Order: sequence, then C-alpha cells, then structure tokens
Amino acid sequence: MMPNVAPSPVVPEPAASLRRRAARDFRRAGLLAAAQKVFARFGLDGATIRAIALEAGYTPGAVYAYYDTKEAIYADILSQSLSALGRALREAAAAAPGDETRARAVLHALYAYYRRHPQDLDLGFYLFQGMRPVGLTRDLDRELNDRLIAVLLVVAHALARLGGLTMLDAHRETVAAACHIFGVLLMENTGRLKTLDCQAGELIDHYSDQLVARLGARS
Amino acid sequence: MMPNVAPSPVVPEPAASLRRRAARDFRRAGLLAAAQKVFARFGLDGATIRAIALEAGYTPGAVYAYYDTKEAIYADILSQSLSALGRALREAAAAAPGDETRARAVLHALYAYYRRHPQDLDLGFYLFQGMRPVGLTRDLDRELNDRLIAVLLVVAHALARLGGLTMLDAHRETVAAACHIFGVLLMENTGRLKTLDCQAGELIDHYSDQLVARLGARS
Amino acid sequence: MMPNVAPSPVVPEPAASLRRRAARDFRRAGLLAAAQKVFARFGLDGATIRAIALEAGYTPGAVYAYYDTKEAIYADILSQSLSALGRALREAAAAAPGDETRARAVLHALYAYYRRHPQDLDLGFYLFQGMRPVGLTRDLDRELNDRLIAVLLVVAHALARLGGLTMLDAHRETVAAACHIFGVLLMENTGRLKTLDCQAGELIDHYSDQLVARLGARS
Amino acid sequence: MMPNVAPSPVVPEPAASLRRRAARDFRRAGLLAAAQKVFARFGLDGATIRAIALEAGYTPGAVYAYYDTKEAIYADILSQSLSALGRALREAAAAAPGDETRARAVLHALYAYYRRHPQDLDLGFYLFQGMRPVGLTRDLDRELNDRLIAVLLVVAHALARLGGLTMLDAHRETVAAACHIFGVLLMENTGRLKTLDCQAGELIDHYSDQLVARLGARS
DNA sequence: TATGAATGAGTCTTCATTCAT
DNA sequence: AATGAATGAAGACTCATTCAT
Repeated sequence: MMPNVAPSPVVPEPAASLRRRAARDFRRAGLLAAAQKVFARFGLDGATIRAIALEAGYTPGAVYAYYDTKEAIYADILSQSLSALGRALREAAAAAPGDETRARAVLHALYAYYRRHPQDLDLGFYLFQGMRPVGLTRDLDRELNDRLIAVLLVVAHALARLGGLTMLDAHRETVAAACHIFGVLLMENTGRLKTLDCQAGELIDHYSDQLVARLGARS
Repeated sequence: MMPNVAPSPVVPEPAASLRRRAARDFRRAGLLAAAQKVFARFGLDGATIRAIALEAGYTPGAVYAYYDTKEAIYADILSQSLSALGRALREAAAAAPGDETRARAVLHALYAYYRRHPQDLDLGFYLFQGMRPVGLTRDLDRELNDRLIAVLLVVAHALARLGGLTMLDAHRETVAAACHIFGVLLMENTGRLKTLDCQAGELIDHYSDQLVARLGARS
Repeated sequence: MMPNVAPSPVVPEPAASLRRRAARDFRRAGLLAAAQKVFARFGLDGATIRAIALEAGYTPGAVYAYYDTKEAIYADILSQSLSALGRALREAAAAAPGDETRARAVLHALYAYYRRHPQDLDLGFYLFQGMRPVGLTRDLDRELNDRLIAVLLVVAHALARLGGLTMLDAHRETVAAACHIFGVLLMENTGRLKTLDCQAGELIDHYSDQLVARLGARS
Repeated sequence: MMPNVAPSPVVPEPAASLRRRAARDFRRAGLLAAAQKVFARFGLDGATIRAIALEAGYTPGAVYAYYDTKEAIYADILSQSLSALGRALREAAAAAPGDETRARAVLHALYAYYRRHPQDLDLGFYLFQGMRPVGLTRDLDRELNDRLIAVLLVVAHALARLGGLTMLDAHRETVAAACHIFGVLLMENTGRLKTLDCQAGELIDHYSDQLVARLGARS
C-alpha cells in the first residue's frame, strides 16, 4: 500500500534488484497518474481498466502486473489523495500568521482541496464503504483510516491552539467541522446547492466564523 | 357487472376496472418494496432489474409492465422516500410544544429519517445529479427537486419561528443545517465516524444546541 | 384468408351464429385497419403486436383471437393490398380512352400505388420470401401469388391490346415492366435515387414511352 | 527482435508488430467471412452478433474487439461487396472486344454478381436507408454511396461509348438499367419470377438487347 | 371475447479478468 | 514485463406469445 517508498531491507539488495524495483515503481507511478487522470475526467463509472491502461500507454492486461484488482488502483489513488490533502493542510497551517487565521485557513484548505478534486470524495466515501461485496482488504481499509486521522490531526491542532482545547475536544470539533465541510461538498457536487440557491463558499465561511468566534471566546 | 355497456367516462369506474387497477397498484407496490429491499441490501450498483425482479418474484421482463425504465424505479423510490420524510418532519414539528423544542425536533427528525433509510440518501445524491448521461427526465428531476424544497420548508419554518428570521435567512440556516446533517450521515454511513470514535447523535445534538442557542438569543 | 367474405353455407346458418360471425368479421377488419395504419407509420420493425393492438383499442392478447400469428396479420395486410392494387389498376384501365393511353395509365397506376404505399412493397417482397424460418403456410403463399398474377393480368391485357400480342408475350412484357417499376420503387424508397440524382417519375415515363413506342409500332 | 528499442515511427514497423497486425487482420477477415456466411444463410434478421460470433468460433463479446458495432460489420460486408462488384464490372468491361459487347457484358456482370450474392442486395438496400433510427454514421453512409456511384460509373462509361452519349445521359441510362436489373433480382430472389414463369436471364437479355439497339442506332 | 399479467428467449453491448505468447 | 485476444457473466431492455380470469 505504500508503493512509493521502498521498504528498508535489513540486508542491502543487490544492485540489479534495486534497479528493477525502482523501474517497477516508476512504471507503477505512471499507471497511477493515468488512473487519476482518467478518474478525474470520467468519474467512477468511466474509469475502466481499459481506459486507464490506454491513458498510461499500456494494454489492459499489463495493468495486472501492478495491481491485482481494480479496487487496488482505487485504493492507491485514494491513498495518494490523502497524502496530497495532508500536504495542503500543513502548508495552509504553516502559512497562516495567527491562531484564528490558521484555524480558518485549515478549514478552508480542507474544503478547497475537495472542491478541486471532487472525484476523490466519491472514492473516499462511496467506494470503500466496508460493506461492499468486493471491497478493500481490512489492512487497506485500516491504513486509509489511519491516514485520514493523521490528516485531520492537522485541523485538530489548529483548533486546539485557537480554543485552548484538550486534544479530545479539538478532535470532536474537527470531526464536526469535517462533517459540515463534506456535507457542503456533497450538496454542491450533486447540484443541490445550486437548486437551493446557496453558495458553498458562503456556507463554509459562515461555519468558520461561528466556530472561530466560539473557540476564540473561550481563551 | 354489465360487460356489454361501455363505461361512460364521467360516471365512476365499473367495479371490475377498479378492482383491476387496485390489483395492479398492489403489485406495483410490491415491486417497489422489492426494489427498496434490494436497494437497501445491495446499494445502487446491486439494484439491477434482474435482482429487483427476482426479489419480487418476477422475471426481468415483467418489471417493464410497471416501470418503463430502471431510473423510473429509482425515481419512485426516491419520491416515496421524500414523501415519508416530509411526513416525518411535519409530525415532529406538530408534536413539539415550544419553538425551541420544535426546531430541535425537526432537525433530529431529518437526521433520524436518513439514519433509518441510509440508501435513500445515496439515491437522492448519486442518482439524480442532473449531469448523468442518462439520468431522469427533466420533469422528474424538477419534481423531485420541488419535493425536496417543500420538505426543507418545514425545517425553515421552524427555524424562522424560533429566531424570528425572514424566510430567506431561515432558508440559509436550513441549508446549512441540512449540509451538516447530511455530512454527519455520510460519515456515519461510510463507517468513518466509528473510525474517528464519534457518535452521530452527539454531533447532531451539538449542532442543534449551537443553532438553537444562536437563534434563540436573537428573539 | 378471405376474411371479408362470409362463406356461402349450404345450409343456412342460424341467425345468432350469423350475427356473431358478422360481428367477428367486423372486429377483425378493425384490427386489420389498425395493423395497416401502424405498419404504414412505423414499418416492418415498428409493427409490434402491442402497437397494433393498442391502435385497434385492444390489448395484445386479444389479437390472438383473430390471428394466430403476427405473420398471419401481415399476410392479411398484403392480401388487402393486392385487392386494392387490383382495383386501382382496373379503374385506371377503364378510365383510359385509347390503347396507348390505357397502357401508360396502367403502368403508371402500378407505380403510383406502391409509391403511396411503400411499406406494402416491403411486405410483399421481404416478408414472404419462402425461405423464412417462420414464413407463411404454403396455402397462404400460393393464394397471394395467385392474387398477384390476377393483378398483373390487368396490365397484360392492356399491353396485349396495344401491341396485338399473344397473352404469353404480353405476360412477358408485363413481368419485365413490373420488374422495372419495382426496381425504380426500390431505389426510390431506399433513397438511392435521390443520391443518384434521378427522379422516379421520369424513369417510369421513360420506360413507358419506350414500351409504348415499341408495341405501338407492331400493330 | 530488439524488444527494448522503441520503434521510431518513420522507419518500417518491427517484424513482430507486422506479424501481429497480419494475424489480427486475418482473424478479422475470418469474422467477416463468418458474418457473410451467417448473413447469406439467415438474412438480415438472423445475422445477430451471437450467431456471427458462434459461426466464427467466438463468444459474442470477442466480436467487439474487431467491430465496434453490429452496423459496422454490416458496413464492412457491404463495402467488400461493392469492391468485389467493382472488380467484376471492370473485368467484364476489359474483356469485351467491342462497344456493343462491352455494354452487354457490363450489364450482365451487374446482374450476375448479385445473382451470386443475393443477400448483398438486401444489405445495400435495407440496411442503409439513411432514415434508420440508428443506422450508419454519416461518413460511412456517404462513403458507401460514393462507392456505389463509382461502381455505376463503369456502366455509364460503357453506355456512353456505345451510344456516343454525354456522361449525364449515360448516367440516366445507367440508373434506369440498374433499376431494371435490381427489379429483376428482387423478383427472382423473392421467388416471384418462378411463380410468374419467367427467367431472370431472359429478362436481362431482353432489356440489354433493347438498350443496345437503341443506343447503337444513335451513333 | 377480451384482459392484462407474465414468461422466456432473445437483442446489443460492456468489462474485469485471464492467459498463451 | 507486456501484449492483446478471448472469455463469461452481467447489464438494460424488447416482444411474440400464453393463460388464468
């Protein structure tokens, strides 16, 4: 599940093996990039193995040298997505001058990331529901979960600092905020927000304002 | 039964016709129930015509005597769902003694309904995105939208009363609350909430408290 | 196969039976008319039993009280069509003042009939090819053939008179002319004539001119 | 075989690729042959994807590796047919010593070709009517039309030479002749000619005689 | 006589996956 | 490692026909 990082072997690998492994990882990365592209363009339904393979310059059969299953590709995409999201949040947090700004920035970054990558939300929520006939392995699911927790930790830290909260309380606020943001994104992506004549950005700001006010008042 | 007399269209239908119509509606309802069951068990993807037909004790072809299209079945499920939701909300509103209680009750009812019917949320959000290649008819989409708006109106009324809001402001608060609730449900249904060690009910209550406090303070 | 003519019984039928039979024939005629209408509007492929039944105000099952098979309906349509064509030809022949005019008129009538009823040509040629897995009964096929011969006899008479031909020679010329006319119709109906920038009417006239000139010169 | 060297697009293809392409073409040809066989045996309606696939020794899905669509197969059959017809006509024209003989030979070749391939006429006329709900692409239709025109040009040339006609007049005569020949074929293929006790060959000869006589007299 | 519910065999088409090469 | 041919199971949908009522 962490295909980009070569496992640190206890005994150093022979050079040829290393080279091969590196080459393999490189090609796998290309495949993944192709999958992401296809996925972003055509969504869950359109992301067929054939389409991904072609985008990557392969034939369908070749894909199975790198991934056992279509779901495995999805999982890898999601994994990458969570990494990217983590990076985006950390950057947002780092760039913000004060506690209040940081809290706002982090929340907005969470929204902005999925706004730019709407399909990733689909993946995250609708592919890996755990009850799927052919879902992910437990290991995979757990790993993705851990990754999500790590990501949200960035938010929690920002909120904890702002409100002087315990990490437990900050966690609760973070989850609540995440729910809100994902809810807004869901409504937006499915066109309901337009139907209801509301703007996603305003809803997010509104929520941020309230949250920041509430937490700011505590300290 | 006067079989030789053509029914004059103004007078009530002959008994036989009525009976037949009733029988047909009954079977159609059975089909719908089967569809709902299949749907709840296997999700959007698993709800194939074949599966629905078999669940209802039919062959696939028979389904088309009742619904022209797979989407039509979905639409009917969603339509029924929205009706039921509307009823639930109105009951909740009616049963509540005061403004504050009513606001809380309505929000909770919205949450509770979809908690009991998780797949209906999928339907609502993922089938009728409006941008699907072969989605619903425009008419159907509009009808369902109108229905959703009508349902949310019950919430808006409750919030307006509580906070002395204009209907426009109440609408905005309603949409925000809906986003929150749907976000919580999304996280819960996909198992994320358990992973993150949070309880949906608490999140909803938390939000309600805040909202009620905020609106209650205004009046 | 001659559903419009009640068989002359040796012993007179009881009145009730007669009435019933007449009623039945009447309804069967309605069905046939509906079939013709559907057929003319939607062509071979579109003429489903359901469509025919609905057009006639029946349900699909009812059709089978009058026709054993879809093909039987087709046969009946074709039979009627041949009758109508015969009538048209005889009228054309009767109305024409001289031999030359009559020959021309009859040929033109043949063309004009199928121009007005293009689907009947389809029926005549493409349904009853004799090699079909489920075609017509031998009897039916023979009857239709006899009918066609009778129709062409009108043409043959006209040509015989004009050219002073034996009936055998006239028959050959008739068949040749029929081939030509059907060929033109085929090309026209399938859009080839437009593609090739020719006009059906001119082609027919051209052929008539030549034929009349040739035969007229003999006598 | 130099598998590590990417083929530079200008230089000739590597042998392996060529071989594969040839193999593919071979199988595609096999599929086409199967389609033609099925088509000849069972006609338009009987030529289902399943039947074609089975005849070729494939499963239905495999067909789609070679043809995107059922119509595409039809189009290919027709295309091949038109090529073969063109060849036949050119050969007939080339082999004939004088103008008169050539005109006769070409007309007869047109007849003879479709006599040997009766189903190709069906295809030509009944599949590509241009008004079908889901017919061919415009491009394909146009291409096939152009091909038909090119084929008929061979006939037109022969007639023009014989009669000293302008190409426009020759074209008209060609279309007229084609109508006649197709009409005869239609009557023959559907068994009407036998019923009417006529011989296709004689009809064609008769028409040729007349035409040749008429045109020959002009020059 | 007519209904209308239901069947069953069929239509084209898609696609993840396998496997010999 | 990669190909690409092929499978097999599935998808939605159609329709002539049957049959209990």
